[in-house]
Amino acid sequence: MSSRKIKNMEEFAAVSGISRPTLSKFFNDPTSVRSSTRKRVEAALDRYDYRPNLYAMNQNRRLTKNIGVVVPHLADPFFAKIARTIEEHILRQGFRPVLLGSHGSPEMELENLENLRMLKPAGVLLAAFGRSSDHAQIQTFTEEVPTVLFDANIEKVGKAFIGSNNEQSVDLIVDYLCRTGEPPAFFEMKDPMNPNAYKRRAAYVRAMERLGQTPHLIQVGGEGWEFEEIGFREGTRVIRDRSLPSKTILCSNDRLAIGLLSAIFEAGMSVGIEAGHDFRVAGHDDHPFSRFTCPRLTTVSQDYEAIAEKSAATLLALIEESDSGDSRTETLFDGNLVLRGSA
Amino acid sequence: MSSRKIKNMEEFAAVSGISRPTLSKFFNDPTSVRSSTRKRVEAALDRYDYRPNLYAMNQNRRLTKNIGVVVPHLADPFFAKIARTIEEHILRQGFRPVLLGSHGSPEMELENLENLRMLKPAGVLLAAFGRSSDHAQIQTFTEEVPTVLFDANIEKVGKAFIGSNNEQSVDLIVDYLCRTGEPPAFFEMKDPMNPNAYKRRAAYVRAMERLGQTPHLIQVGGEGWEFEEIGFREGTRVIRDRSLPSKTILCSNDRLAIGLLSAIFEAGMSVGIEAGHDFRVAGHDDHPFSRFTCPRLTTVSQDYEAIAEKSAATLLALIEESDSGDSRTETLFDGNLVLRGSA
DNA sequence: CCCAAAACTAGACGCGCGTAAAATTCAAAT
DNA sequence: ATTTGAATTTTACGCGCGTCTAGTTTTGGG
Repeated sequence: MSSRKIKNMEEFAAVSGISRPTLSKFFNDPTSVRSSTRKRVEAALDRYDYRPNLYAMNQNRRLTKNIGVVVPHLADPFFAKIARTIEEHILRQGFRPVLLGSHGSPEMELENLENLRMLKPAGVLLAAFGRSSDHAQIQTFTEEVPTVLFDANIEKVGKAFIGSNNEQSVDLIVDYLCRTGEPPAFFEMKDPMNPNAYKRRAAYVRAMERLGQTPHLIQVGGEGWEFEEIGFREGTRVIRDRSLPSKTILCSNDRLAIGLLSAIFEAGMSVGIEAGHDFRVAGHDDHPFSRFTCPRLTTVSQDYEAIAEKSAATLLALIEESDSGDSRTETLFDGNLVLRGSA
Repeated sequence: MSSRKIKNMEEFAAVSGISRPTLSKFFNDPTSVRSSTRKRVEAALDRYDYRPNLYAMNQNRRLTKNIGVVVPHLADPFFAKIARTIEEHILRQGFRPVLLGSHGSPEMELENLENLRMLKPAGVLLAAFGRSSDHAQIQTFTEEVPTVLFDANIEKVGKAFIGSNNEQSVDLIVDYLCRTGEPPAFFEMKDPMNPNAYKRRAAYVRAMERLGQTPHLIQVGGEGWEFEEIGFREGTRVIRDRSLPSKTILCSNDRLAIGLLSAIFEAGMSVGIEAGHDFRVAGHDDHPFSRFTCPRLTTVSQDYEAIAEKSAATLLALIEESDSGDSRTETLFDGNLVLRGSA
């Protein structure tokens, strides 16, 4: 295919018989040139091995085709998956996703944004930490580059937020658990980093009260993002202390539930919806691993596909319009009950 | 801190009283200038908000400070973790890691390498797919940019390979399993993508023969990277067919084991090292989730910390020397037995 | 066939920084 | 104080492409 290495656009213009400014237009947007010339360029591209220099391209452009995607923790399969889906949508629109994980550190989150600024991105999709994020700094950033928040909301920051409807999804699972057995206690971290955790706590309390039940919060200590470890350790503790107020446990997220399931198993007790088990355990998120726990975890799925798609679409629309209006939209997607063996 | 926005290096030279070429040297390597001038630059940097333009920087440099890190699957916590560790080492040396996941697709692996080429990276750390990778294309790539392979080896490709000693680690676990109960059968995929899988299979057979036992391979079908799903589905099948040749199952990797554990549980049978259980199950890798299975998974840990550190160090040394010699090193790190409840 | 609009070509300048060469200043050692 | 080699400044050019202007060609509609 490549009969010769082409050094730069000048050379490629020579061998392809197309002027350099037109080539420049073509590489920025193939549809911006006449279809006949587009075919000529593509034919030449087929015979010669040439790709425009990325750095030279972006140097003079006020805005690049880069789109930053920042998530709190790439090692969490949930974020890895949603980030992946977002990347696909971005690529499909001819943009260039730059994926950055903050590895559980709000400092690195800021650093990632700083590094992104150097890439002159057309926009950024940010799943922030929430509580521990540096709101002021992020605010400043979003004023300079179009930013769409997803998963974790920060009030009034960014041009839009796309997430899941915790109110609805928690309602769903609480309702189900109350209908099918003893009302659930809520297993969560005392000081969660994630704003969704607060929403879910509040939603749980409201749902229980709406159903005429008494809410029970099991708030365990622990820092960081090792949720399984926290669920296991604190789960072991509350089981040993026999301090569980109910035989039905709703966990604030699946990762805590995974740890808790392990703790219960290690304590020689059993989990399951059927009679004869010691506990019922439910989670939230439909984490990739929750299908393989023992027993398999009953949970509420987040519509991460819809969240990813809507996030990407919203940002791209924002970029197209270059609308600097102050309007800010919030979109929440409903969750779905995922019934498995654990509750 | 920043009393004024500085547009470019020229302006920063003016306000800092240091010539532009010297500043250029400083930003490329702060230690390359006299310590007195370094302090003056840093003082000015403290008063003015200036950062060199990334694109302009890299345009004229034959080599950048970019280092590509390519892994097969970011959604796999094992790769996410080792990639993270590598990133840290790279950053510590003043380089700029660019992390790319191939999402289980060898085509995307090549595409990632193509995109990396545009970044003119000083070097690349590649965890290849192995069997399904396009060896010829990767070979071509490694001839142009210094590349160190890790985790998955491809014969004679790249300047070095760093991985784990499957021969030793499989020996370790087979030995343990034979000492403590019925000799293990080996649960694996029929056509694995990963070269480590082949090494482990061979190591299992040799280890069993060395111990005077008959090796039994349970080779299940399945494509892709959804190992838990494959382990679950095929595990369910072999249990139903009662085709398991042993009550002790050694899985080729932890992710298969996680699926298998779930399958056994769903089949109403139990796993554990103590008497009275139906099976013993062991894995390989010490996957982050294997600590939270039910029961907790006995496995062999890969020394990913050592692998990550050695990989980064090897590549950086390669870059420093710019040694284009044909020598190729292979470094294997031993695994450690991780005894938990499952076997 | 004509003509206006659209698309293209040719030429030129600029982006911000790397880098080379020569002139100058500096730091440490004689 | 003098020497000497290293560090710095000055000057200048180049990297590859964006983008502007002016002039030319192509296109499609009447």
